[in-house]
Amino acid sequence: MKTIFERHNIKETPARNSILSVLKEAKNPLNYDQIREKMDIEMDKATFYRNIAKFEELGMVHKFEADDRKWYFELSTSVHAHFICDTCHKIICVDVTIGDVEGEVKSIVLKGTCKGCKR
Amino acid sequence: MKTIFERHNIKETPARNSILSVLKEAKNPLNYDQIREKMDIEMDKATFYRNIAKFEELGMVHKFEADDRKWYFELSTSVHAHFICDTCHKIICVDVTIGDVEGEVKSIVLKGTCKGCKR
DNA sequence: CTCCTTGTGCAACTAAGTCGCATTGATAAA
DNA sequence: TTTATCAATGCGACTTAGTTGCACAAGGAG
Repeated sequence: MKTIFERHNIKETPARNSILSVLKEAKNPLNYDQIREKMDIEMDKATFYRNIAKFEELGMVHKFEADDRKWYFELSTSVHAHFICDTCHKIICVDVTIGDVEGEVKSIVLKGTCKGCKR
Repeated sequence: MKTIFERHNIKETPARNSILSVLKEAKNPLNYDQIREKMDIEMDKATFYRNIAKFEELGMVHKFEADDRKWYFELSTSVHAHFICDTCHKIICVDVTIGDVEGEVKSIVLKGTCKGCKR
């Protein structure tokens, strides 16, 4: 059984292990600060961003911008939507079905007021 | 017949007229640079952003982030989706129907590869 | 061991957007 | 008409997430 690193032909390093293990445990997409807080080791932000860029390039990680000028990262899975609440700013993964669209959809971001804040 | 400015209780100024008239003619959401190019007058970016913030606050304009760390603006209309192409970076307004979502959706952003780039 | 590639840390940089402040301009009161 | 008031504008400094250049470290190949 090849490791995820072997499968993608990149070296296994503590930094990469740490980033990936945080993403593996995450229920929702996380930004740099959130990931850093959860990581067991410290690393320079350049190291973080370079590794996440590599992961993305290899298709291991998917990123998108919320409405706070920050990138949010998650492990690549099947295409699903993210609901970003205007009020509490939480990001929630949701399943939606989308009607006909011209092109191949890879990411879906919905914004609005979540159930909890709406009430 | 009240002007749009009277209706929202704000002063009509050349800057505001210029911004709004660009947005009125736009087929798709535009960012600051795109709007500036199309405006008939010049104004400081602070003026632009403050006015657009006011428009947004009054519900006249809707803004969202694409994946390029820029805000895109359009006149508020019914909720519809924006498709952002990974390849050509064009932003296209599309009608979609989305299934059940927990909360009130105000904005929908789809990313992927558009029909033109996909082929 | 030496070469060479790849990963990391540090510090400087980038750029969209924001903010403080002085000035302008229009409206309202005197 | 003059004066007071308040919003709109311009300018320049600032903020901040993310990026880049460069020197150094690590680690495998020959």
